[in-house]
Amino acid sequence: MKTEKVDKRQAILEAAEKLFCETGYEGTSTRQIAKESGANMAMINYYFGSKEGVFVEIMNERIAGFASQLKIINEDKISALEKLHRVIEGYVNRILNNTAFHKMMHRELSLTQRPEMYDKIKDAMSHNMQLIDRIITDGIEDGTFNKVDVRMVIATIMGTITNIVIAPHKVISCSNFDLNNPKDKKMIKERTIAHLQDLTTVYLTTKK
Amino acid sequence: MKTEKVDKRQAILEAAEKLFCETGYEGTSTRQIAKESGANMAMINYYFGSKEGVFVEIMNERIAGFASQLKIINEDKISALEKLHRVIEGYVNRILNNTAFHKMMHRELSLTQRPEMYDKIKDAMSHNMQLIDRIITDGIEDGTFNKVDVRMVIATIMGTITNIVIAPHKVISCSNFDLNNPKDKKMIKERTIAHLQDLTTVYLTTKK
DNA sequence: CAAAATTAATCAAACGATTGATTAATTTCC
DNA sequence: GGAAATTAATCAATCGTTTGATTAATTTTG
Repeated sequence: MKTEKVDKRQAILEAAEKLFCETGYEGTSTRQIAKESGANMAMINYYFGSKEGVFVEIMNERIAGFASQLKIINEDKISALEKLHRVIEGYVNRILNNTAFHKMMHRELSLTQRPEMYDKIKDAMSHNMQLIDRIITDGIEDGTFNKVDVRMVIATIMGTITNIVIAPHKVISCSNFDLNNPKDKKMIKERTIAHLQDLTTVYLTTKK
Repeated sequence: MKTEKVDKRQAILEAAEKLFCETGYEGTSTRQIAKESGANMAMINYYFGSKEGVFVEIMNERIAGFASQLKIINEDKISALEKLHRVIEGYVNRILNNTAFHKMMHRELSLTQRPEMYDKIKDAMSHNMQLIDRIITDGIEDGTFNKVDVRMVIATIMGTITNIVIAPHKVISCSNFDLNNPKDKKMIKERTIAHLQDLTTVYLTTKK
C-alpha cells in the first residue's frame, strides 16, 4: 500500500482557512478543523501552538503574498490613468480569485477584539493604498487628473470591489448565480473592471 | 427609596447589540449579555427564547426602521440627480449614525452559516436598492443620465460608505481619529457626502 | 373591600454538551 | 535507535439552556 504522503500541517491550514471563511473564527471549532483536514486535534497545537496560532499563520501567509504584486506597476513608463487602470484590474482579479479569504479579512477588520490582527491587516493595506495615492496624486500634479479627494476615490475603488464580493446579489439578481462558478466569476470580474475603469476615467479626466 | 423601573427586556437588547457589534455573535456569550445588561441569564431565554432569538429581534427592529426613511424621496417633484443626492445624504447619515450596527450587519452578510439572516438582510436591502435603481434608470430614460451599469453604480455608492465605516483609517490617516467622536464623525460625513455627490454628478451627467 | 387565585418577572443553581488545550503512549521514518 | 509525527484519552473551563423556587403585581372571587 502506497503511503500517500500528505502534509498534515498544510492540510490543517487549508481546512482552517476554509472553515474560518465560512463560519468565522469563533464559529469554527478545533474539532471541525481536525475533521476537515483529516488530522488529529492535537496536531493543531503541535504545529501552531493554538487555534489563534493557525489563524495568525493564515493571515501572515496571505498578507505576505500581498505586497509583491503591485510594486512593478508604478515603474512602468505609462500614464497615470493607465497605471490606475492596471491597479484596478490587478485588484479585482486578486480579490475575486480569493473571495473567501477577502471576506474573512474584511470581517476581521470590522471586529475590535483582536487589535493586533486589525493593525496587521491595516498595515498590509496601507502600503498598497500609498501606491494608489501616489498614482492619483501624481496625475493631479501633472494636470491630467482633476483635483479630487484622493482618499475618497480609493475608498470608492476598494469599497466597490469589497461590496461586490460580500453582497453580489446587489449586482446580480439572478437566483442561481454563484461566485464560485468560474463562468459567473469571469463575468462579474469583467463587469467590475469595466465599471471602475470607466468611472475613474470619467471622474478623474473630464474637464469641467 | 424610589424603585427606578428599568425595562430588563430592553436592557438585554441594548447590551446584546453592543456586544454583538464589538465581538460578533459567536464571540459574545449569554453570560456577558446578562452581566452587561444587569439582567439574570435566564431572562434572555425567558424573553427571547434563545441567544439567536435576541439576535433576530435586534435585526428585525433595526430593519423595520430602515424601510420607512427613503420612500418619501421618490415622490418629490425634483430631478433624478437631486433625488440621488438626497438618497446619498440619507444613506451616509443613517449609516454613520449607526456604525456599530452597520458593521455587524455587514459581518453577518459575509457569513454563510445563518442563511435565514442573510436572506433577511438581503431582502431589507433589496427594497432600498430597487428605489435607487428606479431613480437612476429613470434618469437614463429621460436622457439626463448617461447609460451606465446601474447596479455597479449602486455597488459603488453602498461600497464606498461601508468601506469608510469599516476601514476609516483608509481615509483618515490621523492616529487619534475616532468615528465615535461627534466632531470627527461630522467631518467624515460631510466629506463622504460631498465626494459621492460630486462623483455621481460627474459620472452620470457629463456628456462625452 | 379583602382574601384567594393567578400571572409575570426574577433569581441562583445546575444541566449536558462543547470548547481549546494537554497528556502520555504509540507509530513512523531516517 | 532516536527524533519527529501521530494518536486516543482526558483536562478544566465555558458554552447556551433549563430548572425549581421566590417575589411582586394583578385579577378573581366571596
